[in-house]
Amino acid sequence: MGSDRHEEVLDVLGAAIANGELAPGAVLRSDELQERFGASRTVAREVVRVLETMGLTTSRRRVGVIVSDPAGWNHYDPRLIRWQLDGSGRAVALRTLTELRSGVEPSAARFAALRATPEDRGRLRALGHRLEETARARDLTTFLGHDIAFHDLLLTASGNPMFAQLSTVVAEVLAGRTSHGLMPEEPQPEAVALHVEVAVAVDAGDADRAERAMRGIVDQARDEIAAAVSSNLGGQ
Amino acid sequence: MGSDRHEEVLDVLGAAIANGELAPGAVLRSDELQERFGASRTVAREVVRVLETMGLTTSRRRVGVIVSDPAGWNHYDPRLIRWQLDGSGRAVALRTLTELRSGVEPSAARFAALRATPEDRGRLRALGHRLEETARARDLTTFLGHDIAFHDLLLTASGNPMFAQLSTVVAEVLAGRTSHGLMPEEPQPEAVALHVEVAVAVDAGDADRAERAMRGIVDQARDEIAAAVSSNLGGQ
DNA sequence: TCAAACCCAAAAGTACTACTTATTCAAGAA
DNA sequence: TTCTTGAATAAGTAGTACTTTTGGGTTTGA
Repeated sequence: MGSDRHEEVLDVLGAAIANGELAPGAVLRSDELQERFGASRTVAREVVRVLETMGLTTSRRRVGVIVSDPAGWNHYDPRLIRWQLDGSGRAVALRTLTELRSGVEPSAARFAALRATPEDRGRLRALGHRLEETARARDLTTFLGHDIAFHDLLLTASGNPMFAQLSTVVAEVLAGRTSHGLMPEEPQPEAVALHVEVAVAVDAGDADRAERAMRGIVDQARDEIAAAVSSNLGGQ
Repeated sequence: MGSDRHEEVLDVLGAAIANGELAPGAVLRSDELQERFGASRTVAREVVRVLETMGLTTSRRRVGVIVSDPAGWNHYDPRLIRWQLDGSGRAVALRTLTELRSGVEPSAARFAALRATPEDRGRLRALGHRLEETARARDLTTFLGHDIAFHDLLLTASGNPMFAQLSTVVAEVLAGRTSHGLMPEEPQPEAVALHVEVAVAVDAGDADRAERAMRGIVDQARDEIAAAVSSNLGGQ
């Protein structure tokens, strides 16, 4: 997509809104934006259009571009998620996403057990095995890689596009919690065992067991992050 | 937002893509769009920009606007959801959304139990009561209204914006399954009782119980729609 | 003959100007 | 005071001109 003024301006402005630097109710004028970013009217207009479709702003004639209340934002937009994750609200965003994970992934495991292709079932078991190995070897970085691949595959294999779309989010959360150290990460034996359990259950087509095992994983993660957030208020 | 050429063109084009009338890989040219919709360059360009941010298309110089693979779409965009719900893929979309519900709502109930304001707890119990009454009176339409309000309130009270955003989706599913008759809807006594159970548990701050009760509700809904879809393939 | 460099045309991207429409705010009349 | 009217304003729409990228065909050289 090359050197894109559009993307550039969108990133700056979107991030400013996503992180509350431009509070809800704040009013911008498109010509003011042109000047501020040295962009043409075309670019400014299209950026505003995009922000509008993301629910971040509304435009009203004779008034200007108004920053919307967070309640109206499209919180699943990958861009918005990234802005929040890269900004001051990182800790809160991670908690929000982790909570979503805790709801979605057990269901995804269930449907994966019911609908995964034979290849996916095999791959999942293989990844489970890899996780065991790398955990034993205390190789944290490759463990993380396999962990991400595991959850990604599972969400995709669920056959539900709305689950599948969350794979990038889950990857972000998994990577974020280790890199950011928000959650002291040392592959815990029980967690690894549960991953294997999920893989085996999915392979066997045992939906209930897959769901239950996955719930074990995400509940643990959920409780850990809750503890981390409450002890380390606000994060950052 | 008034009479909006933009919105108009976006709706037609977006719906066409969402329902597969324009298959992935199909190439459009922006000047061709201008002509086809009798819109100005400005409008055509901004529509394409929006479709691009929704992940429905990508634009490449010297090639044109390419319809993306569904895997890259932002499936949580309210617009896309509506297009799918209003189009030929309605049955599939309802199933997809119901599955999402089945994952999210139990978690939402849990967090509502932990974080709801006193007012919300009270309101939830009141709605539970109303559900009992209208179910007894076999007043299906007001029952549906209260049902929607119940789930909406619960998702909002969870304090997680990503859960809260799904309230419109849930409303759509609840309304859709009765209106569309995809799921023979007669308020079932167990379901009503479970709603009350959720309300009581949330009120009492009993997260586990709230989650469990809500799981009972959505699992039932999930199984029913699965049965309906498998017996009535494709829906339509 | 084949491949790598090169050039051209096509289509999106960017910029700018002119005009239209809706809406707020205020002045003035009932 | 309240309603009507009108002017000012800012977004919406339209259209033209120019820039940049890039896919594909063509030439050139080994």
